[in-house]
Amino acid sequence: MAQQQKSRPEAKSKSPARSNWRAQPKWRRRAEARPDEILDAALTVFNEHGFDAARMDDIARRAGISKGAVYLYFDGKDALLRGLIEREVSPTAMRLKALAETGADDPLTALKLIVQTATQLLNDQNIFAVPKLVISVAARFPELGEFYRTRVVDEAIGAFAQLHREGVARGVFRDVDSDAAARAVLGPIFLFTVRKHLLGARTNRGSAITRAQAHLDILLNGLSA
Amino acid sequence: MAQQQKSRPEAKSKSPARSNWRAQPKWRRRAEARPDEILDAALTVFNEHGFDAARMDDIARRAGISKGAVYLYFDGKDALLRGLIEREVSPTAMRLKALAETGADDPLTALKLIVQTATQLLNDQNIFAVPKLVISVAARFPELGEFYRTRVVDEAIGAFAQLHREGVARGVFRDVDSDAAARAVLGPIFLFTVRKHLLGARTNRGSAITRAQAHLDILLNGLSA
DNA sequence: TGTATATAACTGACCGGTCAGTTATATACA
DNA sequence: TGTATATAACTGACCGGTCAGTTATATACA
Repeated sequence: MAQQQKSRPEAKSKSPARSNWRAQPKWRRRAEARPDEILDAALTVFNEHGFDAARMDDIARRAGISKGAVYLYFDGKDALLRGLIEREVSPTAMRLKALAETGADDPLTALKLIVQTATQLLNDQNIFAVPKLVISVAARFPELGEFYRTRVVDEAIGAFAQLHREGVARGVFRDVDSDAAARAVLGPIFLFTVRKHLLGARTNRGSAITRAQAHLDILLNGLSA
Repeated sequence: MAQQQKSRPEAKSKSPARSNWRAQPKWRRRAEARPDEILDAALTVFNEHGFDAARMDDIARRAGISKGAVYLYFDGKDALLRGLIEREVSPTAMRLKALAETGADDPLTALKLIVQTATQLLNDQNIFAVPKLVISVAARFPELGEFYRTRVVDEAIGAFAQLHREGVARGVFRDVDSDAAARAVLGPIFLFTVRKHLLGARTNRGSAITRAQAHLDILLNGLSA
């Protein structure tokens, strides 16, 4: 409402020279780049206002095009949400795959490395942006929640469970339930992240590295004296 | 739209006897009971459709009154959300307080009991209903997320941290960072709950008791062989 | 006890604003 | 000149919130 913005294509010319009128085109055809730009814009606006309150107009404007143009690339608002989640899934899957491969040789070192990395990564607001969105809409779009779970969450849990089993085979881990072990690894990190990025907790004293260290200590050696 | 419902006060009389016309009143004055009923209805509809998509009309109808009547008790849609969260907070705080008191004498037993209970409680969809709602709206209503965090999440973490410190003093727990210990207790349970109730995972094999047992084993004794 | 009066509780129709999606038209580019 | 790409004006449905009027119940009084 306040920021009318009113499409002024020539903001740079101080003098109102109408000489070089239409020096550059009003718009360009950029069919290849558009979809990604639109998804970027959608993610930003979704995270800012939530899915429902986000306006297609705002998303379009942020992507530098008109609302109508968005509909040339996506069927509608829902499709934006779906596209966003789908775009996120494969890179994450790749990352998990890479982690799993790393762990084959030395499960203990791999676990340490992964906890360190995950703790640091999830501290980053941008990386948690899509998961955050998924969490907030999952109740209303069950199939999207399920999609994300099977492709990301369960993959991650599965990868850790696999890592645990490998560690058991090599005698470095105790033989407990592998899924429970995976939850013990990921749960505390997830809880911290939700508390911070969703519930607005300021990061208390201590860096991510310190947190990871404490987590690993408890995870490996337990709480019992 | 489909369920017009059209206020028919006499649904029971088979014969269209107009003799006992207006046997019972069209509505009753129930100023004391209303607010809670409205909040119950709101929780149901919010969880079904999400906050934005929930219609005041639907909430009112589910509470058995007209939309106008809702506004006699609440300022608006936002107030329903706030009322819901506020109503949830104090019972939860009470429960946490009770747990903390229980733990003073025997921290180890208390921990076991609490993990068992929490695992079973959070398995219940109804108990997780408000937290689920909070999570899904927290991004858009930061002050509500913060309210819930300080009153519930941080209280829970604090209670466990306290329990841990007590255990350290009595020599039953190792002296690690208490907040990390609290996250190690709650994180895995939280992760499981979110995965189940938000991301639609079917409860895999094994009961809550088994899960709690595995969690406790890892938590107390660690993963290292 | 019965009846008039006051008032709290509630209804239901209505309205203004919003916004997803559509369409007529213009522009860039091959 | 043809076609893909884009714009901007437009539509239509939806819904939160309002409010004039109605109904149930409490109270006053005979």
